[in-house]
Amino acid sequence: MSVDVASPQNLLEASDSKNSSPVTTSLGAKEDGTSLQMSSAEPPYSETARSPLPSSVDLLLQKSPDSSTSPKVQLPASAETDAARKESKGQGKKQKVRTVFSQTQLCILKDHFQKQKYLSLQQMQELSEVLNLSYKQVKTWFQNQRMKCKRWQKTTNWSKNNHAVTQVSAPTEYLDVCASYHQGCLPSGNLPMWSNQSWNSQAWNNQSWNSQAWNN
DNA sequence: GTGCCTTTGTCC
DNA sequence: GGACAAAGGCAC
Repeated sequence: MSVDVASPQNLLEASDSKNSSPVTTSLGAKEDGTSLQMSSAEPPYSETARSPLPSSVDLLLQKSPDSSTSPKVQLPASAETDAARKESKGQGKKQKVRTVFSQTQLCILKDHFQKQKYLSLQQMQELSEVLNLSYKQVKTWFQNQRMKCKRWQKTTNWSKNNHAVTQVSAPTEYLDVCASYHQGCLPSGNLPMWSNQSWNSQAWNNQSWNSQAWNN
């Protein structure tokens, strides 16, 4: 096992004591048969190798970095939502579940994203286990994050081009925001090092921002 | 399979 | 209305 996600104890010390697991406002959505109501201890879906939470991480995830953002839980009546889900599905309409990740989860996700924009299958699975998320959620998060950064870069580039600047080296403002998470919950800078991972990025080799910028 | 990209639906 | 996770579609 090579993944040691951000040394949980440090995270624990840096984290506070609230939101840990993702809060899914479930209106009935997922088809995988997994229950939608992600209670604070239950992973949303089990798509890939979902394993019981590592104890240390369990502790970690029961704490959360900032209490100011403690998510709200809206747990619908399961029967009702289930029916609604099936019904809507049958009609080709989907009831989406929007998970609200905890600050701890976001923190770790961003931490990894900072180091690697693309994770291998195994890394995602491990990360999903550690974060008590599904593999799909981790994958989706990384995808959305890449899109977000790409959009950010685009707009930044565009605006800078409008000011006769041709290249933007790093979306520092965006990274700034993200970096704040790290300062909040990953204090000692001992981040999980998957850095030797040979992630084959198609796009990020062309991206000019690197992890250093995240810490600025 | 996973990627990008767009769209959709939900939450604040 | 923006931000976000997730779904849908297409390409490799």
